[in-house]
Amino acid sequence: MSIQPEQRSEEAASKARLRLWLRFLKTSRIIESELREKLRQEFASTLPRFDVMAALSRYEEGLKMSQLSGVLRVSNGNVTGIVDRLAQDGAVVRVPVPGDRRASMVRLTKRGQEEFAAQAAAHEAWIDEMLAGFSPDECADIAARLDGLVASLGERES
Amino acid sequence: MSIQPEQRSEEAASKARLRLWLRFLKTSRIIESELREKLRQEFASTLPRFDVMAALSRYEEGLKMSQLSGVLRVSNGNVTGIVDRLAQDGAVVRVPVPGDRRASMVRLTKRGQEEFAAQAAAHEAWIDEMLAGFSPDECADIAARLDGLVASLGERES
DNA sequence: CTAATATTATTTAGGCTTGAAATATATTCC
DNA sequence: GGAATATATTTCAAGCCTAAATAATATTAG
Repeated sequence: MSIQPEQRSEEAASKARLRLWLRFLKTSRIIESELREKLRQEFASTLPRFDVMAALSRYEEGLKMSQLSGVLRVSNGNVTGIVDRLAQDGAVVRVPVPGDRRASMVRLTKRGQEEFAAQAAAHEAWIDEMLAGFSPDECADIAARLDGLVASLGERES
Repeated sequence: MSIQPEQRSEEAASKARLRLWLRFLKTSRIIESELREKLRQEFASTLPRFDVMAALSRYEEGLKMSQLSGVLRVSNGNVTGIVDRLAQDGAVVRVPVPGDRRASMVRLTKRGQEEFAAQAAAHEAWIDEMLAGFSPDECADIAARLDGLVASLGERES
């Protein structure tokens, strides 16, 4: 019934990784819910809307729906709804793609750009305050390790 | 129009923290979506259901709805729906609390315990595989820093 | 050219999530 | 005791999210 030392350490490693993941998730939820609440209170907006606008803000010419869902790692149908609402509010427009009548480019309007600029500045300040306990070096260190993790997770897709 | 060195470094610190948060979020989404997919494919279940069962599994005597939503950091109304569905599937029961007819304890059934045990073992293995690039020491190190962050975020609520 | 296949986006059904309002029960203060 | 207040939970409307089905258009193979 006894186990070998190697099995024991494998088991400890597994538990340590699980513990890390649970802390990770907890941290992420706390920060996300704080951001959600501030976006709601100060801008009457939501995190998904902010995420879509942030993605679009990096592409002057806009993004196709499929590119948008790819960048954000959410489903196609999801993006449709969020973009619909942003378009209703005049923050984005769908521009036809010449030569492909299936697709359209989604682009921030001038108004959308302005709204996003204000939200992005506030967002950065909120994060800065919440992560104040981390020095820039510490941030860079952890970020680099997460990059490594993301890369290794990406490779596993085969 | 020029800025002082201190302002410049403040700005750099803010950007470093923002970068960390973005990596953090990306990592979290990748892992979560992988877990979601595996839970669906291998157990025909979902992450929210798993989370509720995980919380309940730590309390033999069960938890009140409000405790459950507190532990999981989600809204009250949310938990109602998830518990409703788990109860329909026979994984949990609502037990009246003697002396307080408003409240009830939610508790895993025997069947719920068995289901959860199988899912938890698989879950730990998935995490172990995804975080294989992190050594136990590295995990403990990062987990400790996240604990510090969570603590500092908790204090800010005043 | 035409048929088969692939791509792009939307729709649909079902579940998750929130904040606010509603309901029921407890507690506290006179 | 009875009124005001607080607590526990559910309900509701709106939006988020997914996977699967559908529709429209493009591309490729024969």
